[in-house]
Amino acid sequence: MDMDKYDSVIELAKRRGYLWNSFEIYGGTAGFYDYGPLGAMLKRRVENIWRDIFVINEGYYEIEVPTIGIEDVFVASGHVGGFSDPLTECQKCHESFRADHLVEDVASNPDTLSSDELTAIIKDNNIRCPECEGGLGAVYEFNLMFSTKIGPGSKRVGYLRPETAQGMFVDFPRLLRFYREKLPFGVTQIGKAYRNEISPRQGVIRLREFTQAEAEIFVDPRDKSHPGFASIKEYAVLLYSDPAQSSGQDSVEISLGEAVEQGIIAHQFLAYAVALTHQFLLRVGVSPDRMRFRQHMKDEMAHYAVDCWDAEILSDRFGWVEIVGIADRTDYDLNAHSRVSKTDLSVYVEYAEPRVVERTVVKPNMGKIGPAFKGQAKAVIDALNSMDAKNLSGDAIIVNVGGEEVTLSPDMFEVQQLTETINGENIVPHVIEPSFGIDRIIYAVLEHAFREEDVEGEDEGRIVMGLKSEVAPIQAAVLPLLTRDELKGPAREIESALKQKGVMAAYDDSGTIGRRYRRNDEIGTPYSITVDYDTLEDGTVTIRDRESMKQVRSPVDTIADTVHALVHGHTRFEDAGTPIA
RNA sequence: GCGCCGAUAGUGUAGUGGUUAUCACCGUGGCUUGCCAAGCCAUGAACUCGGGUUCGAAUCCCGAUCGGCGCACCA
Repeated sequence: MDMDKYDSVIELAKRRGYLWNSFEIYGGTAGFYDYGPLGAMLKRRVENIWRDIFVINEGYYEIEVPTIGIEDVFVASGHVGGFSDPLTECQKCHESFRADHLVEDVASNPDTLSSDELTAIIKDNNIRCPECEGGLGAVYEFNLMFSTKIGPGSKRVGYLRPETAQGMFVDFPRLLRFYREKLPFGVTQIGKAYRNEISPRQGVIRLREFTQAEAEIFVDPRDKSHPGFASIKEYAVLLYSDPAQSSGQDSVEISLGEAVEQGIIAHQFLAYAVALTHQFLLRVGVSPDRMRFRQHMKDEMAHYAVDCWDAEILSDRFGWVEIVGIADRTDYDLNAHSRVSKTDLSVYVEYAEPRVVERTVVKPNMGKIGPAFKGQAKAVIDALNSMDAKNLSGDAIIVNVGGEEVTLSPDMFEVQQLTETINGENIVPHVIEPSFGIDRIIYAVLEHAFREEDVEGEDEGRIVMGLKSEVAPIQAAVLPLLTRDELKGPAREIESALKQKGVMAAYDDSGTIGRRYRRNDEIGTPYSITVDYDTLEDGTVTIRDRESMKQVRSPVDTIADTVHALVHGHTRFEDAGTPIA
């Protein structure tokens, strides 16, 4: 039997309670996965590290909005129109085609036509299957969004959100006020998103329901420098730029300071997001030498985007897989929502120095114009206002009102020279968006942590989930060396001491000590605490390190603090006790 | 969605148109066990689903579902 690494990882994940196919007792459904007890714990820990970085340290507060969105939101975002394609299927060979592409030669505006219209055009023009000349079926819309109805008997359409981002754009006015109307500011959301994929495959890599962690950072379009850029200037990452891809070159390791300077990365804010992403992925356990940042090629980038970088991880079976997208989405989303909702989504930005502007204005004298033109007065004023005041002197003016020339005598208006002080202007911010596919990241963490290795002096090797202790679901196993009451008691006490410290501990006395070590290696438990007869005499226990299989002897009365410090990286294993030969 | 291939205990598997479906690991209870998947006893657990052919189907046929690969689609 040949299992590749993907098979091995998925097999272990299934067996040990990390990942399960959903709805298994009913035969399962493609594109849905359950997180088992250990998987859910791992995912939560990964999400919390993300929160630590983006929410706590960067100050991009987290919000939570409904996973169902109303139609307007996705009309504005373009998902209603752009996320769906009119398809028609050949009745003979059952190949599917884009109906709007097939009618291009006979219809002038194919993308504006409805399914029924497209069906009619195909019929009237006798358009056949391009592959086999077979007849084509009725055109139907395939939209990747799941739709639903809001309210009983209602015709109001709702969609399960295809990304978490839109909720944050929609809340922009509230957020702006929350952040006291100053750029830049950021907001985040971790939550489910849904896409009705045509044929999801590759396990957890492509799901119909998945978890995204997204940040939307609203910045001044004229200033995309980042206040913290100096701190990451020397930070080096592996970049695979558009030019490198086009010319068949390899990715290069380069400092982010240099990357921005050389124009490889468009600006500091993107580079800063790259650094944060890199730090996050390292911290959750993605292998640094199986990670790179790939720039989107010009033609794969959304038309409005300035620059876009994907964090990719190298997987054994699928090659490089995108797990994070970092994009400058410009003002596209805010403008779109502003247009559809008819709401101003701009920020008033004060100038560093107020600007003094000379301006000529014309002020109508209503006391004269009103009686003179009566019902027409409003149109006259509009016409007057539309004129360039600079060209006016004190003479009579002739304006055009509804094709009729009207003369305004000098006493009907006044031309004034004004000196105005302008303190700022309204701008629509640009959006920097790092978007994380949490499920893919979980897979990357599992695959990169997984290893099979030989053990010195033994026939049988071991399987190790080398998870970082910060993400490991079970952080410490507590094991009585032998299944005897006098050892079980103290072990139980250690277990509860650890739990009180917030360390996820699991007591285990089944089988032999060796078996328990191996079982914990496989689920990724970083430390095992073993109670033996010396514990009863001298008050020490054994701490075993998963990675090295080495052991130290450590006092039992401080064991909870010691293990807590180990798990959170405050103590090195060698310093946790006295080594055992 | 199309094409090819596959589906047997929790996991990995053997096998067959006809008795009680193989093996290993695994789980559980017990004995044993002084630090890396030891041993012993007992015990638990499967032919993906639906239809057809047949005296008889887990085995053959058809369909569905799920999974893998290729094509198409894809943030």
